[in-house]
Amino acid sequence: MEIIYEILSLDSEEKIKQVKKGEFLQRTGELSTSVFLVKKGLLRSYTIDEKGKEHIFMFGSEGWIVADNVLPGEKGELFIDALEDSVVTPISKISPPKSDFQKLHKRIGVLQKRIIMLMSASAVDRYNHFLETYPDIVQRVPQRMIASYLGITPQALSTLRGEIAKGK
Amino acid sequence: MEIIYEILSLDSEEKIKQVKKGEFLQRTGELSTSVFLVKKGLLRSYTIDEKGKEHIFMFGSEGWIVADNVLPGEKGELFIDALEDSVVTPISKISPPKSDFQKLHKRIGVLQKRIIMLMSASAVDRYNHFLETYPDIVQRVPQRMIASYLGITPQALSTLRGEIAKGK
DNA sequence: CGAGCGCTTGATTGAGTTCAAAAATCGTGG
DNA sequence: CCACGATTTTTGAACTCAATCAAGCGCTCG
Repeated sequence: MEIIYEILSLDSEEKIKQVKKGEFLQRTGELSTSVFLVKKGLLRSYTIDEKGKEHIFMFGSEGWIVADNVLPGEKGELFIDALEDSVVTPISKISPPKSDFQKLHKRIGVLQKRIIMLMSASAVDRYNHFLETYPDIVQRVPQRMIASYLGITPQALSTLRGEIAKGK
Repeated sequence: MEIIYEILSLDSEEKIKQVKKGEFLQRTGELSTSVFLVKKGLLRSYTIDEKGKEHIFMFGSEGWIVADNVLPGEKGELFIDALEDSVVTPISKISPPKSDFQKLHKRIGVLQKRIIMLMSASAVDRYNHFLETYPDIVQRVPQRMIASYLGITPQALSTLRGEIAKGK
């Protein structure tokens, strides 16, 4: 469950990592030097608090970036693992191509939206927003992970879904 | 309360904006092309939700960056105004110096920490964390703004402070 | 002095947690 | 393909934290 395969493609500088379901790209406390562009599959980044509870920070499927957003070379504060067999391209945090400036901005924008949602929206609103934002991801992860992403318990999500279904 | 003075310093490319207390650097819906490095004073960025409630996104004092983290040229989703008479340096989002890559990373890191706090910590913990992180800002803003930053009501913060004081 | 604003305090309400147990789903080995 | 155990989802009751509603206090400023 721990081995990560690394392959250097021949025709370009692009490195490819294959990550099997359940494997980790990073653990809390490990040195974080890369950001990962997801080519295929689905990954998540998350923390575990003092009580042992998981809090999913971000999901990342095709085209998304998954990263622990600490400074290059600092110890990471997130776990990153694969929810499906996946393929990612590691991008160095030290000297990324200038074209990645745009991507960095985009990432910040996503975080900003997430904070605004957490602060100003109810669990129901956050769930509906999640459905709109990640229509493809909903079917691919268990409810309890969506709950963790929304910042509520699986029980609360279940109840909430029941009420939304009834309300229609 | 609305006029923003703009001065071009002679010896360098560095632009300086003076912002009087209460003046806005940006309003929701306006085009957002700059990020602001705070030279002096104190500013805040915030949203207003459907119910008219303010949610402070970030404070920024000397050395910090205050920004609406949308893509260059997009419409902003935050208000930014000055809580004290301030001086800022606008940094273009389009072609920032490469040295700012580091700052961008730092900004993302701050956002990540904020999300983790919002998701995993109680109001008391968030308040204590705020005190540690911004010891200088606490004395400079009214309680109700700290409450807004923490994501709770001023009443809840008052109660919480009373209990912390008693508990010592 | 009075009006307005901000902070505090208390009572009530409500959204979400925790605890517990039943029902549904998934995965694996036979 | 079926059966079994394990995990996930659902449902319900009791509880908790923070929101809301409301009133009172202390300040400042006109």
